[in-house]
Amino acid sequence: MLERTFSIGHVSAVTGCKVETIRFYEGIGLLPAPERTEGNQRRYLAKHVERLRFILHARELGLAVEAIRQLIALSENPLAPCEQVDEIARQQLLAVREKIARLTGLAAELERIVASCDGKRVADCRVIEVLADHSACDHGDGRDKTRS
Amino acid sequence: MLERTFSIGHVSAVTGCKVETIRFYEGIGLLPAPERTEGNQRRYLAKHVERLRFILHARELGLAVEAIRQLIALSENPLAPCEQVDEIARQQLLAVREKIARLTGLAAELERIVASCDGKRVADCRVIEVLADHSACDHGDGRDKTRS
DNA sequence: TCTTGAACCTGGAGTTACTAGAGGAATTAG
DNA sequence: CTAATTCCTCTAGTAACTCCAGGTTCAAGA
Repeated sequence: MLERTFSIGHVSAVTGCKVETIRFYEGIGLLPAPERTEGNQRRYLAKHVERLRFILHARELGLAVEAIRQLIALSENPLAPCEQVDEIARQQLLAVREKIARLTGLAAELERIVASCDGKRVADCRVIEVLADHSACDHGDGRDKTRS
Repeated sequence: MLERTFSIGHVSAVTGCKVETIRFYEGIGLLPAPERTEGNQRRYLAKHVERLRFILHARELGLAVEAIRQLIALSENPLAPCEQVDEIARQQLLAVREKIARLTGLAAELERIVASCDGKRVADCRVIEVLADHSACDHGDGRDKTRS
């Protein structure tokens, strides 16, 4: 018996992932290319939807596409050692914790900056001054790129 | 008397900002174009270094280039009302707090995921399973793009 | 069955904030 | 004066999409 198929628009609707993004994931090899109709339109199976959900969830967790690619490769080889999978998750956890620490520092500084505004005109407003004066704060080494 | 000037390499050294990035900021109009030598090399003044520090600090705080551009425009008009300046800082603070909240949720989920790994092989490892099963977690609306 | 409007196709450009490299000219230290 | 270093411009690449144009296909109603 034939399995039920879904158009790209339907997949988009049930996953919340934009049509373009679905095609994009296919293009970069995260999502396998589905069968096509005679008229060249994509027809997805349930397994594609599963895979897409996996990708979306991993992205939400902040995993890079490269990491997801590795995870997929690993998951397709059930006999491989589990360590690498765990390692990816662990590294991600570390990265997230670092981001939180950094952002917490930034929030504190922004709070100080916002609190310092009491003038009516820019000339009396301390925000710009504080921003110009790096020495007024004391976070990290400054070589950081504030990456997402 | 002539003011002291600095080569782009020197400015890079004292600010920690890459040479290419300095030129980039000039290109997008954040940093005014400095005078040039006869041989076409940039010669910066102290005010340029100040401005660059302002930009770098604001970027560290997570401000978008667009926001910095507005701040600069505002700062060059000292009679303008202060509200807009304050507003930018406030919005940034809100954004940072949101990111922290979101990342905290993600960290919790990643902790669960990492803790769930106890198998020796991928087939027994729960990480992939958990990632595939979105329903296992309960954060936000899912329509978020996990933007930086 | 035909028609129309929505959904689909491909290819390419745009986004943000840089970063890297090629190929060549200027500066500076010795 | 020469060699090493620094500088110049321009182009292209990065991540992870997003959007658009111009053209097809599909599905549902008349």
